[in-house]
Amino acid sequence: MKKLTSVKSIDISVTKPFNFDATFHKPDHFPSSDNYWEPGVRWQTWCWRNIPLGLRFVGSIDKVKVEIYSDKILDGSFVDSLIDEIVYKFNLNLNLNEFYEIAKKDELLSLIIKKWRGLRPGHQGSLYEYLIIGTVLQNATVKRSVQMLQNLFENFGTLLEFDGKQLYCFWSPGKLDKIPEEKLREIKLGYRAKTIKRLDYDFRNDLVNEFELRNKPIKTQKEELLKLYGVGPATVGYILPDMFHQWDFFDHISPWEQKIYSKLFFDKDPETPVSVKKLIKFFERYGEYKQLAVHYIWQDLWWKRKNESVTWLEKLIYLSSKTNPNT
DNA sequence: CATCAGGGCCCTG
DNA sequence: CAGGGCCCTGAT
Repeated sequence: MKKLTSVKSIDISVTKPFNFDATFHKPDHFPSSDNYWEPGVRWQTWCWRNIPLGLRFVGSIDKVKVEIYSDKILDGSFVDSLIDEIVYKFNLNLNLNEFYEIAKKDELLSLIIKKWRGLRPGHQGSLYEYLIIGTVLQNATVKRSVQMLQNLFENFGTLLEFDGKQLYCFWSPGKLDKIPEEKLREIKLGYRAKTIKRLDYDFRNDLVNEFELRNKPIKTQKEELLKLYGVGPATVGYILPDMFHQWDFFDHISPWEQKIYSKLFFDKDPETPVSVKKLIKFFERYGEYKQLAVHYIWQDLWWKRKNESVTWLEKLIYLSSKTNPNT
């Protein structure tokens, strides 16, 4: 375990309106031991330029204070680049007004926006990290995904202690180079072991560059991602908005999401869901901001589940029967 | 006990 | 372009 004792505090201003909690906590994400959230605060490990850091974000109405914990003093340009990255990753410069203007005309969306004004999409991970997460999501239930990521952290991550929290930090690409595929199978990654080894190799050898891809057209981004072994349309469907902030696109709905949208928009039971094609067409009404619309609607549902519980949803998420004996 | 379906993707025919 | 196989886990 590594104790991080050096601290630097920075204020980041954020475009208004801003909702800290809805931006820095996504209730649809499975719990993972690299972060911890409570209202107003998020603790997050962050591997930046191969240096493991502990971050503590504290929110207010128009800014985020970030405390950067490290094991040695960080130089100014390093900190500046990190702050830029935080702003990018959490969309802290996003102008939401145009989207809100369009959404006004939509009954459902305008109600949701009233509730979640200032919510931004966003994900803290690097593309490499996101792909690892995407891989452990494949063909697995939530519980199994959680287990796989935890096993990876315990074997290859760095446990950090900062601000009284102990959280795992991701490793850098190349870490798995000397690890035999068999070892990854032992920690229950199954056939995904091969995928993860190959992703690690590709990123280590700079065959993918997250920062260059950021500025490429969506078509290129899609093509480059699909070239990677183990990456298909479902993973790309999450990466384009979460990593590259592409809002004008929505072309994939996985089976469990299909069931949820069918219930939400057409009040159809999971046994007889609305076709994916029809659902995608439904979201066309939100134009160039359809991905923001999807995000708002989706997050609203998951916050509801967190705060009030949504009975029909539980069955679809596969949590109720085993882990919660009351339902 | 055995069988089966997952929050996909690759590979083959 | 359809469909089998892949890892593991828990439901049936």
